Amino acid sequence: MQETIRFAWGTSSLGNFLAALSDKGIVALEFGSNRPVMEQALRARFPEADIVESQEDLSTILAGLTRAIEEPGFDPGMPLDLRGTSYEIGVWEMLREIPAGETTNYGTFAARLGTRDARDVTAAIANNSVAVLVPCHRVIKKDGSISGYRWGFKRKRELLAREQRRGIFQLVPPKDQ
DNA sequence: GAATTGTCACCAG
DNA sequence: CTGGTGACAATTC
Repeated sequence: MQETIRFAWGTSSLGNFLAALSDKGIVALEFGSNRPVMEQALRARFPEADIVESQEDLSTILAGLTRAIEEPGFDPGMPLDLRGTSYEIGVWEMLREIPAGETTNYGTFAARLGTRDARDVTAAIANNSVAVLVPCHRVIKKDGSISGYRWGFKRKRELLAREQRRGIFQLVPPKDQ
């Protein structure tokens, strides 16, 4: 059966983003500026689906998402439609339990999941296509340094800085690179 | 800091 | 089943 994916473009202080929703929930929230490329990627990801742009219909959703980006910790209360292997989904669900302003490292995360290796966690997280709402940016390396980020580690650093700015006073300033 | 190596579950083919 | 693969971690110049 043919499913429909609606998408729209949004802007935030972190850059432009693409939001995509199935009829079940959000399937993607990706940063990027090259719209044709991103749209194509979306179509490639859902080759069977009917991909339609509905900028107007999604305006409310866009507003909620934008706020979630600008105000870390704000939960727009939108359903997510996570697509991935069972392992990935498990990781993503756990990510969503990390409170704003806190960080974990891949190793601890792996331990909580069982005996799995830290690198499996990274693999799963890296496959997450819903930025911010699945706070993949709250996972950093064990030594405290910020590791890679799917949408550029500048964004990751900015997101972390904001979250920590709101609640936690002392904080190790991120190293400049 | 930067470069090097160990290591291992996951998943596509 | 097998092999390639890391958004790591620990160790070493």
